[in-house]
Amino acid sequence: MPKTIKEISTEIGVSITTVRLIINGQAEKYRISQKTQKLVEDYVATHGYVLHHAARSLKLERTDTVGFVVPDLANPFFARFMAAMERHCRSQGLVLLSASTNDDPELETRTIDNFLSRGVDGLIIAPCRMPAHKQLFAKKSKVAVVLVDRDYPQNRYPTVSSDNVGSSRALTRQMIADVGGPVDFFCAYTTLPSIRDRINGFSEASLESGITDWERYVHSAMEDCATSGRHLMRELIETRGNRPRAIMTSSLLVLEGAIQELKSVTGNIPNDLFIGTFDDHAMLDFLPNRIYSVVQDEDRLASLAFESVQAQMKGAVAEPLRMTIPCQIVRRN
Amino acid sequence: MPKTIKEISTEIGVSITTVRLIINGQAEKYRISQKTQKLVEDYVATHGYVLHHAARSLKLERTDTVGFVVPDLANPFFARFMAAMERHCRSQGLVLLSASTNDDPELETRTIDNFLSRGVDGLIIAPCRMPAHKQLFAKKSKVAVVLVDRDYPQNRYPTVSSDNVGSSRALTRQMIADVGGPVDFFCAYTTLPSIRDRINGFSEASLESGITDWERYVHSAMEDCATSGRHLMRELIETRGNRPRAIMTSSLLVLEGAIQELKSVTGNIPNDLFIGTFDDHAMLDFLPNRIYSVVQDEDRLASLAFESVQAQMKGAVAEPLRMTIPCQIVRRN
DNA sequence: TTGAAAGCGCTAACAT
DNA sequence: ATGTTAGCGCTTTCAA
Repeated sequence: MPKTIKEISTEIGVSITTVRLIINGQAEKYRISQKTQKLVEDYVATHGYVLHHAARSLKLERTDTVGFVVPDLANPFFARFMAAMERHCRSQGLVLLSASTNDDPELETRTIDNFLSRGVDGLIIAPCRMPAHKQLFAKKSKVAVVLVDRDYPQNRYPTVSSDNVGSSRALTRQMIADVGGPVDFFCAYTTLPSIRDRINGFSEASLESGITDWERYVHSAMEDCATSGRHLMRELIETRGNRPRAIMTSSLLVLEGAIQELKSVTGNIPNDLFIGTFDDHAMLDFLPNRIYSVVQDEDRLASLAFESVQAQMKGAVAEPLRMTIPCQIVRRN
Repeated sequence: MPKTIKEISTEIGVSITTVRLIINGQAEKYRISQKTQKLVEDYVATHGYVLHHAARSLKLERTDTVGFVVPDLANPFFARFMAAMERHCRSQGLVLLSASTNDDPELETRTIDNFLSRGVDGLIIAPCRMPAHKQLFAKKSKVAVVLVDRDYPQNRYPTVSSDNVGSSRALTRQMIADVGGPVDFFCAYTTLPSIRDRINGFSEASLESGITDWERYVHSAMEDCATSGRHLMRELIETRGNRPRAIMTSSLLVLEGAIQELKSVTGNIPNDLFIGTFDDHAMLDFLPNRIYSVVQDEDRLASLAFESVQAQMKGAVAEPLRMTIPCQIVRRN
């Protein structure tokens, strides 16, 4: 059972202020006598003391917490992002509250409200739709807000995301060069800003190579899952009558599905299939194919996002700044 | 700027209690007149109201938060576990605070202290060593504690973990049956209870088949990473002079490393290599090999862990109960 | 039906 | 160098 400052002060016959000053390490600053210092320190050493954060928060109107709101915490990208954020928070004495929204705008709103009610000082959000500013401005005077991963056009918050257009352009170029012709792009969840950007990059690189009918090579599905990948591959094979020479996928999940379908149709994974995919995983090594993968830099994304919230928490005004982080393209085989 | 109950009460000329009762939905119960109800409701509808959690916590000595402390939040197993925990918490109006300990006992202690100081009602911990009971008992009268994934012998907390012995035994049996002989087991981080259990299962199944020198087939490393897998594979090949016919790995990371090494030594991944591994991933489909993988049931692990903290939060005494969740073994090719 | 008051543990401003 | 006090927003108890 932790003692309170007041209890300590009465039990050793010293004022509350004195105890507090010593516990908070401001003894020198206020020239507390060595005697009193020792008294308090010894008491704490034997009986212990734990700061009561709720009480402090009530007084300070500050909780030293940051909320992290993303569609799915189990998604490897967000999980890595979150782990990096947590490191930053920890180094500054902040703790991270996290929640999944399951890509449900309703739930997202409730989650943000809940975090606001808990007085988070900062909020990192990967929003599942164009963010509602009213919600944030209305409720609390000053919460630091940063948007990540999903850069909805015209949103008014600082936003940190990967360079989806650029990396998609580079990836597409590479593949077209290797294949010597157009590449099929399987992409899911086309309403997402990141996916739209990737399609833009794809079209730019395709046009560069004189592929004016690039739209014919974009195959899109509504959900980012392996099933989407399977469906897209099946449809493509049925329409064309043969398997593609080169595919590019907007996520590893889609790639998994596409490969599974190919394996079940043709009996094996043709090792002359050229592959390109967003996101990377060590197990891509398991394929003998030529394969390019786009590596997002979660550490850097998290660093920038954290810097921005921290600056806002220290009083800086939040500019609707776009921060775009380059991606690395890894080649295998 | 959110109004407080007090502000609302003075602004519409009603007492604090009345406002609170209405806001908390207890109007009927205390027969607040329709008139007053409407008054307050209208006010809230236009001006809004957000509960101040810190204030409530201070009074109630309860924060409606649960701490989640694991070695690495980015680890897919813990990430899935966490996502499941968060769902449970959300459904009960609790929020999850999460932190990585990086397998550092020092940091683990600090993290737990921090969470305790923030008054978490519950604590889910995947401890990186035999848990220190003093810490928890001393600091706060009643925190609900549940240990997960790592079942240190003689710990006194309720513990939820996968059936590592059983699944390892089953996996080893299967492989021995398929291969018709002993299997090499690459395992990292042998000080971990889960790994020790897996080795136990391995030895049991080996002995069943008359492999009395099973220890010769256990190759262990200190760290759970791809590098460990590479080293173990290299050593094995150098010692034996040829590659193993069948390997079993204690994690996907180790498997990745082992395969990478094989690929770089022999030039390709021999497709007659029998593989068994703990943990599962869709990309295992990319290998043409016969491969067994052990699927841990994060949802069920999280459910049981959550039930236990919740019961404790409601006053139940924490029995040092062991809960062991069976794993599924998936076969490919 | 509604109101008043005390107090949770902390901090900051103001005394000494 | 140390003490006193008010108050953060909420809940609970008691009163009217």
